[in-house]
Amino acid sequence: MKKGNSDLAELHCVEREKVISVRKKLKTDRFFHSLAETFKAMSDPTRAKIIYALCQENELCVHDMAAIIGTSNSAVSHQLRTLRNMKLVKYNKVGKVAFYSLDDIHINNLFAEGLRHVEEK
Amino acid sequence: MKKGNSDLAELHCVEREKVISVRKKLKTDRFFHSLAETFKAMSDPTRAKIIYALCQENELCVHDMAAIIGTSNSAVSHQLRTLRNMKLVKYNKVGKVAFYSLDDIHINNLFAEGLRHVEEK
DNA sequence: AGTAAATATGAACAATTGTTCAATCGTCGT
DNA sequence: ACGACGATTGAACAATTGTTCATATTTACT
Repeated sequence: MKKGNSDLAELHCVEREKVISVRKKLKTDRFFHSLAETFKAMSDPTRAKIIYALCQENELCVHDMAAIIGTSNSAVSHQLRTLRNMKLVKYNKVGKVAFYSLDDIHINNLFAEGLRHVEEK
Repeated sequence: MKKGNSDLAELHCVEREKVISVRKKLKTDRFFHSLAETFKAMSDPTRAKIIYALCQENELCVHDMAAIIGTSNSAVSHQLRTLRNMKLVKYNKVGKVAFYSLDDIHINNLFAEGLRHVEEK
């Protein structure tokens, strides 16, 4: 008995073919977890502002981001750590200043798509 | 004194021009809140699975979604309510069965962009 | 060495979240 | 009218979250 359709025999549903068809195309739990994490990275106003700012100027330091979005240094730093862990931003430190930028172009695309969605509502 | 640059005189930052430039392009708090909400809608594994399923078959009932993603009816229904409130899905009821579908094409695009991002990692 | 600035971090807190469980509602078939 | 089924809902719970505050850490300047 193969995993994934182990309970196919006793499958109880309304539209059988649909269920079986979608089930076949279903990704792993790990995949959906990653996917959700990616969206979650952008799901906080402060982080959204940070990403937006980095879309305008592709390098900004912590202090300036705080000045731009109007929150404390600490709050921004904490959120940047989150974004760093989720691989959405990278940084390089020059002296005592840490310059952050978006990690890759996919982030821009994804974020831009979100922007478009909200703008066209 | 206009709002938004009220404290421009005493603006303390590292790269002044950048800060002023990004500040000008900054959207409202309301906007960033909406933007974050949109991403948040997709930031849970169960909701991501629901949306994914609705991308494959554009109409599915609650019971079948539960069967597909392997959770309780109740959990799915709760999440569908969230998605409904956020205007990501719509539904029409036929008899006792509620068929859900994605609210508009933007959702597909946004979600697809997220998928691409995770797949190409 | 000593101070200030830029960032990072840990603890603590309230607030929000997602699931489960139980109860309920509405519609269909008998 | 009844029971079965699909769906919804509210309460409750643990878990996670984002900020603040205080405290490091690191580098630069004198």
